[in-house]
Amino acid sequence: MTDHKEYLDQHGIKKTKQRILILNILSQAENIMTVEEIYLELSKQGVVISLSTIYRIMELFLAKGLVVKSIIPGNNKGVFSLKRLEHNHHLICLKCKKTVALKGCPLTEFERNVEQQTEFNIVDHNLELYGYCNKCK
Amino acid sequence: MTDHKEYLDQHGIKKTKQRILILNILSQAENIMTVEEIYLELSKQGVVISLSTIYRIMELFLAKGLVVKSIIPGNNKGVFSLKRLEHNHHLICLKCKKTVALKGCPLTEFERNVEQQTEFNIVDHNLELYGYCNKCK
DNA sequence: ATTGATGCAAATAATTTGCATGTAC
DNA sequence: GTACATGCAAATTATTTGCATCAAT
Repeated sequence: MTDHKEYLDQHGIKKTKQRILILNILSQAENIMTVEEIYLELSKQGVVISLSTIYRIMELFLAKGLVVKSIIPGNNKGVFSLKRLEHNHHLICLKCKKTVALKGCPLTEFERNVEQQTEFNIVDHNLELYGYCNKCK
Repeated sequence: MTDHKEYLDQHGIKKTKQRILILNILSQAENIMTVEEIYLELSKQGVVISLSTIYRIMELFLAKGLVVKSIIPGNNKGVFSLKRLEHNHHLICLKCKKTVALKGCPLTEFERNVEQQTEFNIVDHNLELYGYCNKCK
């Protein structure tokens, strides 16, 4: 809670009730969420934040690098997840859409190599794995 | 050309003029394309295929696994690229949106590990790298 | 007090769908 | 000839925006 406030401070983001609430949800959620899911989760907690505000906040978090955005296949919604210190990726079941957070990221070394080969300055990446969970396969 | 027809056959996809044209474009393009870019590229070649048809064909190619879909950050359009035999990923400049195709994929071993740990059957993945190209950084 | 954040309703942009017609097999 | 593919226009859905009000510093 308090740490979330500091977290926003560190990133030069003004602390508002809505931003802290969304940050709480994302940090508890450990899994990727659509804007709508965030909205519904807030509703469960008895809080209403307008969809446009959630969109704007996610956009802000994205620009500030707090969050990763991707899309779920078979669906055209953006999904968001908090960047962790020990950053991680997700495995998504193509049938039931269940997602599992994975430990660690296998790309550090690969990025180094690519930087050297391309002269790009690589600042981020997006990785998801797709498959079928033990129930659906 | 002819090989594209066979390629469609192999995947149980009916060969139509439109599908072959789109496959040609994707195979020459070596880079990720939006539906609109595909449409415009076709226009350049003097061919008009309706947007809904392109969407439908991309959806089909996606379902059949011929193609990978992702989104470009700061943009909400789907982008598509052909899956190559030697499959690869893209590096995207966050400023000028230039994309570079990378050789190879670093994930094969990682996927094996994840399969064992999670009991998922992993069939695919999505990976893009983001950064700034030498002009924009 | 000032600047930026939020909520609402309206606008936009991407994507999807219904249906009549055309084309591959 | 039949079943599926396409094109068009209309519909839908996610996301964005204008503007008046509200809240954080």
